[in-house]
Amino acid sequence: MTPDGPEPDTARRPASARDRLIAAAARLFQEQGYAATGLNEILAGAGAPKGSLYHYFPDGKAGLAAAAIDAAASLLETSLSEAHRRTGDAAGMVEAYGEMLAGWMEASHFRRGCPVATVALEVTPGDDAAAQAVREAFARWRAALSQAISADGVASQRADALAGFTLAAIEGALILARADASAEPVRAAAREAAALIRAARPQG
Amino acid sequence: MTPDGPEPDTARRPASARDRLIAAAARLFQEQGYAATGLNEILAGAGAPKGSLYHYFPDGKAGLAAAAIDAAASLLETSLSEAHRRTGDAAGMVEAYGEMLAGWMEASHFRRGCPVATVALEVTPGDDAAAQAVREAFARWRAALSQAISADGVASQRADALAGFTLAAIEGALILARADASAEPVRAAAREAAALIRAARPQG
DNA sequence: GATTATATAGACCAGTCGGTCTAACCCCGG
DNA sequence: CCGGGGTTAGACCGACTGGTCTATATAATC
Repeated sequence: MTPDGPEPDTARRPASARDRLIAAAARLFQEQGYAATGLNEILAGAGAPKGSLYHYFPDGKAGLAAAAIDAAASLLETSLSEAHRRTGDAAGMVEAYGEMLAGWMEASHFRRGCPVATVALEVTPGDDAAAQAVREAFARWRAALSQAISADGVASQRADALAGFTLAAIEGALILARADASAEPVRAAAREAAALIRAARPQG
Repeated sequence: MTPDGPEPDTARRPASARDRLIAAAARLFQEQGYAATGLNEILAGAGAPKGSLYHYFPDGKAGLAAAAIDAAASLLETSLSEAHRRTGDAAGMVEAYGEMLAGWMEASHFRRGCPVATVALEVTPGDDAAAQAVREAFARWRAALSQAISADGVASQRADALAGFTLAAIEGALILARADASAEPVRAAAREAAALIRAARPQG
């Protein structure tokens, strides 16, 4: 199998064709969605030929999408746990996370949203690898939020409900932000969700 | 127009080709998104030829999408105000609205989400008619929520913030519901948002 | 009935789609 | 020097894309 060695050390040149394909696919899906992104466009973005795509992803576009979603989920999970470590509690984590997402959106001039959401809306639920990856991504995200909230002393059932609600609010806010070309909905959603989480803590 | 219209698809009502095109487009966008839906598919669903499409919508797919979004926005706006009239306050309206959306999702076996969100994520923000329609749809929706909340005595600034947050939560919940093939996120989001609105009212 | 807008009908177009396939490359142990 | 994986390279395919065009049918007006 391919060496996982090189790590994410340098982005400029030596990433494997596989990694470049995943990165290009994720970026393009964020910008224009799944169906609107052609294979040739991904290939051009990655600087790879078609042969490589079907070598690494025998299932074609759906398989590549699944890998891209998985990578995005991992990245966001990491960001979430970093934010948690930095701020110490779940509410602060959500605020920091929202601020980070808002910054990302601004930096891309509101062209890039959530790569998971686009695929989620364009794939028939349940059938292929991409749909499965979407489900897993949301589940991982929700679990990370839920854990952090219950670590603050909130009962696990309530923590999970708050996690789902927070996730929904942020995902929805990313859509509104893209449509309005404004990061305000994301910041507002994170702020409101954080307040709700704070209010749910035992000692208030 | 046509009195008895023995048309294949919609025999019951003599909807014009224009209306049938809008309805078919909205339905297909809900199910598979904007880019994945071909013109021929829409035409077949509407039982109309290409000539009619470009007669009613000279701007082609984007123009049709704008009309479909507009129609969806009107429908949802109407549903919202009906729910408001039925329940009497903003929180009840949001709950009833969530229940309605949850029912719609279940009835479609979670294949149909929000037709506005799909287009919102697949269109480059700001350029064409469809993007404009998306912005307007969200704005109308938010305004309706905001008005209802402030009618309960909430300060207008806070009411607008709550409206935006509620909108984001519901939109996001629709995505999660589609991915997980469960209406629970929608019901939960409506419940949480309603509680938040109740808590914001002056006399509690 | 004649004339004019409105609307239907679908053949046709150049371009692109996702996907398959063969040829060759690169770099390894021998 | 040789094979021979793993990988790159891109020509090629049939299906389909959104869009244009001309011809015709229907409705309304004179």
